[in-house]
Amino acid sequence: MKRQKVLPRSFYARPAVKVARDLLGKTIEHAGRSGRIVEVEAYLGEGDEAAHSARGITPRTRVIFGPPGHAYVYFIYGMHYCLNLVAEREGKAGCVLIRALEPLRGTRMPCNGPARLTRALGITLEQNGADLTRGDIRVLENENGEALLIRTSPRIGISKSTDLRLRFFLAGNPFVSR
DNA sequence: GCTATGATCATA
DNA sequence: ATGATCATAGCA
Repeated sequence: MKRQKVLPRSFYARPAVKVARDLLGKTIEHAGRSGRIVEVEAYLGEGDEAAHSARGITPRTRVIFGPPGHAYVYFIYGMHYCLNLVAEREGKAGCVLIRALEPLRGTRMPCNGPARLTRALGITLEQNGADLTRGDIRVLENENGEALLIRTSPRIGISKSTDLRLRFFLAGNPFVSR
């Protein structure tokens, strides 16, 4: 089996929407567990009221404005962790929420939902700010160059900027959430 | 300091 | 439709 390459920082140093679409089909792994990305959402800087970064740099959003290729993990509803991958150049906000994985190795826990996949992969606030090119979370290139059929929709669970179609998922994939 | 809220999920 | 449960942010 051919060894998959870790995505370079240049992959992330692009507009969040492009990074989001291109992340579909990639493999993410942590703590010996891995899954294939089948559903993501892009969160932008300016003009995206639904994004945590909408009101500028705070202690929590600091990493979103930092260099690309790092993990932004946040804690929500008193019990859930969600994983984002930081995009855009340093100083500009933009990230991609990982919403669903197709489990590959190390877990049979459900990965269809942003909080479910962090639980399945063992990701917590401890991984916030982790470097995706060096640290214990790794994102790997596709093994083959298969064409992916990508579907688009509004994002889930937000109340602002609902007109933006920034959710991307693999058409017909059974591991997409909902 | 205090309070409101939430990029969710399980249960009913 | 509702409850769980607490970090974060905004305000006093």
